[in-house]
Amino acid sequence: METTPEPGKRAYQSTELRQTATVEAVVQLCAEQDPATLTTARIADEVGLSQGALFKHFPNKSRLWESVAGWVAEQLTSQVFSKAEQHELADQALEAMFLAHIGFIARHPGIPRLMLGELQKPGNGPAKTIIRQTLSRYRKKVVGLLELGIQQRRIGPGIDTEAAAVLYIGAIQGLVVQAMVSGEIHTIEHTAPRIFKLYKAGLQELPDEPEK
Amino acid sequence: METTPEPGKRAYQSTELRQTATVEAVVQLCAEQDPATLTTARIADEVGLSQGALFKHFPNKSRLWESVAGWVAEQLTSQVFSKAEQHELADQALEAMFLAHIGFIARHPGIPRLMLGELQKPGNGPAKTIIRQTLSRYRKKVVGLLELGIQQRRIGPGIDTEAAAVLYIGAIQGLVVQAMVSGEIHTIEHTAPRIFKLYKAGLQELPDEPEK
DNA sequence: CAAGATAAAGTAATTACTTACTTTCTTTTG
DNA sequence: CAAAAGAAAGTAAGTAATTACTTTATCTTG
Repeated sequence: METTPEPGKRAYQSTELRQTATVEAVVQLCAEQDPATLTTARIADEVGLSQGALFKHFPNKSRLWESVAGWVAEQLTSQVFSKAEQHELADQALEAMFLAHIGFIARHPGIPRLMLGELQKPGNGPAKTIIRQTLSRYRKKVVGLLELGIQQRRIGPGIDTEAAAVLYIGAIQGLVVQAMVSGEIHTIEHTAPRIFKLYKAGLQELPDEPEK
Repeated sequence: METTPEPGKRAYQSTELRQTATVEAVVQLCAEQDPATLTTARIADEVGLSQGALFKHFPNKSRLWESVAGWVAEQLTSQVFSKAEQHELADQALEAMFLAHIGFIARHPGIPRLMLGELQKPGNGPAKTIIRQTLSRYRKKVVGLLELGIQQRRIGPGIDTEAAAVLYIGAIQGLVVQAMVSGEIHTIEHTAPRIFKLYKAGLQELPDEPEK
């Protein structure tokens, strides 16, 4: 598992390396533990460091969380947005984004816990602000693609784009909640295309109210 | 607000009353505070009790959370399911459920924090089990209504009911996440009908893949 | 060898829960 | 039916465990 160092020989590393290693360790740990219960001791142990040494690389726990939030925002947006740009048609771009997002979560099961955990905190901590901005930016990207899709005649012209963006994020959340309930994270990659198909059907705009 | 008792005369109450008062206080507090950071001292203070007195009514904190989870499950299912039974047509029942659920959350903004907080914990604590069972039961109810809707010809016959149930719960989650991001809880009651309209459109089943 | 990385031990604050005792309510009984 | 006895509800202070963060001294390495 770990590169066992010669007994007595410690592997000193630069703060920069330790910082990224620590952030990734936190993301890793969130896959198996509630972020709220993550202690500096547990994190240090995962990195292979004494608890005190952690504070040579981060001034305090809050800043560590800030770095983690930044890492998540960076990874998520870069990985998801890049997939969107590989498609001309807006609806296909949306589908690619959707599946990339779900894949990202499947690869890092701690991410939803992390993001939801931050959002749950009231107030406006720095970490929460980063997550909020990321989600806000994400939402705007989706709205933009939806409007493009309408121009391209791939999406019904009367579609409520704001609502559709909320439902898009909700579709992801629904899969996440289902995974939390069932406890099996990897089912979501299988279910995701079915969910998106249904979501997309709602964007097509039909006959109007069948009742009344 | 409170019936101020004669000074010096304390209002001793039965454990039963204290228990329900405490549970409701916790739900109330979750509207403004992360459940993970709720201390017994803060709870006792809200009830108007010394911290130690709390343990005359609950053997430990874990059992208190169990009671809270039970209260939430009870209230949510009774309020939401009862609305469903007032409608003959399955799609109208689903809409009524949806709006009732959002209304319930708007009246008790702490509920999502509570439920998500529990689901976030790994393992199978008693409180988490209650929430899980509640969501599972909820999901089955939705699937049942969807199948009924197909029989009634209100919903497309080829609809993936399992996926549609996940998306239904996701639609609620999407609204919750939006509220967490914006910080304004009461917008969800306004947005909810727009989201459901979009969701319902996806259940109508159309021409098949427009591309390929 | 100097700058910086690390461990190990320590500290103050917080938290769930306990204990010792007091006050109120309920029940039994002379 | 009052008074005493007992049970239940309350407080206030204490305790052990945990936690984020500090300090001191030692070890690595460019």
